[in-house]
Amino acid sequence: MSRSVLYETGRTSSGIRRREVGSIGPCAAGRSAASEYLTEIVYKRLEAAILEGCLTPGQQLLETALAKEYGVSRTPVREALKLLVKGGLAEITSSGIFVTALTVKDVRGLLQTSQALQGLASRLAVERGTEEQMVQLEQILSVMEAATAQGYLQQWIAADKNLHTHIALMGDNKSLVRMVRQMESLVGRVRHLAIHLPGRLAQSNLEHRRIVEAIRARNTELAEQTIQEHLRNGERLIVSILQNFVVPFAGERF
Amino acid sequence: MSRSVLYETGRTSSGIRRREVGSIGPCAAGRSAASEYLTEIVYKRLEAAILEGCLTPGQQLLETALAKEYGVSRTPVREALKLLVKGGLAEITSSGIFVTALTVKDVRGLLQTSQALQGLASRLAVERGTEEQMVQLEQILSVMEAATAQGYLQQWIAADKNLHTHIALMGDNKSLVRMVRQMESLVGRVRHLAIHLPGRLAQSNLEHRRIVEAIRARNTELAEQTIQEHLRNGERLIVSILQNFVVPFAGERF
DNA sequence: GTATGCATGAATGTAAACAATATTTTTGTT
DNA sequence: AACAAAAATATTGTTTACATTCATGCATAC
Repeated sequence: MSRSVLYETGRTSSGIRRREVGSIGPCAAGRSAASEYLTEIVYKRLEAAILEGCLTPGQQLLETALAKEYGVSRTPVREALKLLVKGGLAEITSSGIFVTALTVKDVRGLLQTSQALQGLASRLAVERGTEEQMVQLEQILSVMEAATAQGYLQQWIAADKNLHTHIALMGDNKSLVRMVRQMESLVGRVRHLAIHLPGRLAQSNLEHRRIVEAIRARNTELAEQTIQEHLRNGERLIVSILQNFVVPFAGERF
Repeated sequence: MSRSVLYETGRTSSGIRRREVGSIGPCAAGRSAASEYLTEIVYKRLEAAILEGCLTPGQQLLETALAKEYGVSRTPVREALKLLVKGGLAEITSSGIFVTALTVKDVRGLLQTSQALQGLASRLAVERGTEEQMVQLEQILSVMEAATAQGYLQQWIAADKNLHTHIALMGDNKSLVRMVRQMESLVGRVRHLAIHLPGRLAQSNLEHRRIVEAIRARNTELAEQTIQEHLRNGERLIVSILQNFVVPFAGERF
């Protein structure tokens, strides 16, 4: 693979394009630009592929194959894989790295852990959230409701994730935000399951509205109670889907 | 650096020794042996250095320097650093990777998050812990008490960490165990602070014993209440130490 | 026919080389 | 002496090369 001159045309045939070299404005210098490093790009693509089920649970992740597929060398793939393992989306065994397989029990555990963290987050959000953050919370909710009306499922999912992360951010607790983010990434693998049920989106919006209002009213008990109930509802639905409709995504081992 | 033949004498002068090549027993084959990879070794050494304060908060972590110090190439160091960042022990900025600096507020948040997770863990441990695990829990407690009597602080700390992780394990929830482990690693940076206070070790043992007995008695409320109280006590002490004795470890920014 | 041994290939860990940027030092000019 | 330009250095991202281990297949021996 001959190296293309000065990165001008990106990396390689069908490979990941790195940075726009054309932009010769201020701050054309690259390193601290917009985190366009191959490792991160590959990581995000792999994460998305796992969340969307393109990479099926239990599937082996081979450095060489992925490097070829993404048109990069093994190194960024390798680093991305290790990060996936550290984050729990992949598992490392004696015979390689594999997409973490989720049993129904695991999913239940995932959602339960998430509940504990979100409970704390909602309490702290009530105590510490600024008025500005309250407004932003409202805005996120509006986005979700608009997305519902227009049937933008992907947007709704993103906003949902955003809402829960924002509540954690309001709590002003770095480690909590870190943990919530990591959990959101893991929960992302099953979050989409429930939203196709008729009426679930509307119901979910209703619950979200109650949560937001409890937080805005700075009612600690109500906020925690509401969010817990919301998450338990989601858990119940997702678990029942996993148990009834076998093989929600291919390759699963239950 | 000329590569030594067959890894016979380890890597390089003063470098990290990789595997004993002498062991030609069964399973002398290496890859899946005991995870003696340089990346992991470097990671563990860096983690330990951060927890012990040898690498001070805010200090920059330079690939080249660390590679030289450990006598390995940049590759394993690089991977280890990315894992530290992912785990929260280091932070990446535009100008490099640095040991995460902890403010008193951060520490409070850390311990608060830990409390939420441990609370869930204790509940689940009561519900799901096997008798065998209960016995193991007792054993860990015995180790701690013995360590206290003999003044083995390092051993006590390890057992303390072990105890809390074991409670999570009893809960039979993979993601919770993952999160607790990660938090224990972060909390490890300040856990040692309180134990030098006169009487704190004995008090802590007492509280641990109460926790263990509540779990053994399968008393959910008592278990959760006791562990929360234990963690709040620790938090209170650690925070007061950080606030009173300024600069508990050098380089800190409060 | 089964089993042992060796060769081949694939996958991965590690190191070194290469490329590019950020920073510092030096140098030159005013 | 002070500032600007340029060179040198340092740091990091990425690729490539090499070493080792593990799996597979084939050949040979019993």
